[in-house]
Amino acid sequence: MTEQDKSLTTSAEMADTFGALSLVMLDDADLRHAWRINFVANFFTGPVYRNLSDKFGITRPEFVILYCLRHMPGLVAQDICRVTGQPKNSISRAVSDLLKKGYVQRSIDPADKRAKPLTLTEAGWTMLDDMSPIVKARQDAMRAALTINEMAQFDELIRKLVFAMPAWVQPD
Amino acid sequence: MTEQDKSLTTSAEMADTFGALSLVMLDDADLRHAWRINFVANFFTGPVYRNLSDKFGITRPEFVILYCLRHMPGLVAQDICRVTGQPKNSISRAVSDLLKKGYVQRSIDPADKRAKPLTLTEAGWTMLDDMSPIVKARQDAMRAALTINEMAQFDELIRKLVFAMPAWVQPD
DNA sequence: ATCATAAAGTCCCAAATGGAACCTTTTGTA
DNA sequence: TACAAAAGGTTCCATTTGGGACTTTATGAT
Repeated sequence: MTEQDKSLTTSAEMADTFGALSLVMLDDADLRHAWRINFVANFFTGPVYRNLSDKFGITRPEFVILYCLRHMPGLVAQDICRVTGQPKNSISRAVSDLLKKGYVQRSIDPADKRAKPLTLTEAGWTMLDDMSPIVKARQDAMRAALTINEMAQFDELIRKLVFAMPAWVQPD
Repeated sequence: MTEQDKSLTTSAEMADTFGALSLVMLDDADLRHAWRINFVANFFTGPVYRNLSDKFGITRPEFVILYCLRHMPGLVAQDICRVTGQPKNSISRAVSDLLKKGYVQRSIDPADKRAKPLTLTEAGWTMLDDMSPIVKARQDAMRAALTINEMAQFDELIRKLVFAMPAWVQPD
């Protein structure tokens, strides 16, 4: 524990948890940035969704839909496809599962009869309120490695990456 | 373009590409950190793997295996499971596909006859050399949003998140 | 006004995925 | 030296996933 934050583990602990390979990969000369981001994202989302599935019987796409609807009631399926990058048949299926389970409601937009705006039901809101703390706890556990200042820095930098996405996501 | 880097897009462009919803989600009070990391990771890996699949007929787990073997020849399947978090049957299947396609070779560890060390074949190295620039180009496109200094900062911060993983990944 | 084109959603079906049981070899313990 | 437990891999099979065709409604150009 020299200048490192006390929540940081040693290389030995990394090797112990993820194998010696992890240390080599994470220091890869060419692709370490991409690898690190994906490494963190993988081991964050995997356990979270497994957890939500066990406790609430909700799949990953289902959770994402509920979470989207919390932010913007009245969304249509296509809006969710765009923000998640998921194909529309997956979203369609997850929506109808959520309808069956009674967590969302669907209507028809009178102005465009193709579109079917979605909203959370009472049960949907309630379950989401139960799920959010679980996800947040895990996010906070992840962020515990950073100080308040570092967190703010990280936040700003990843925001920049995000806002540059229209420039780098499109082209195949 | 006030104080922002010129490679950053506007909110309008974000909304145009990912929908108005994206702006709301990315500013979520509770879960924005987790959401942003996953948002970036999703839209990075999705297109990359689709690309590799189109151009080389290689799936995501197959690429990951090749990439691991480049860093540490002689790995066994289990090593790859640990560093990727993938179940062992998925890796097993991908390995045997790679064997069929002639991109990896397999032997048997004389010291432990259960273990089957893997190495890249000549064809495996060659293909990996062709694939790497594609992934790197996309990584660099992503990083173009950051200055050299910001990149170094980001690198350091995400390294901290990674090295704290043994503390936050395990439970559940 | 008509008709080609596109967009929102759904459905079908083939391919990918992952849990669990299984085989073989190793390890640790009595 | 047995022998239960564990570890590396594979196989089986049920579930999930996503491309592509299809239906319905909207848009835009003649």
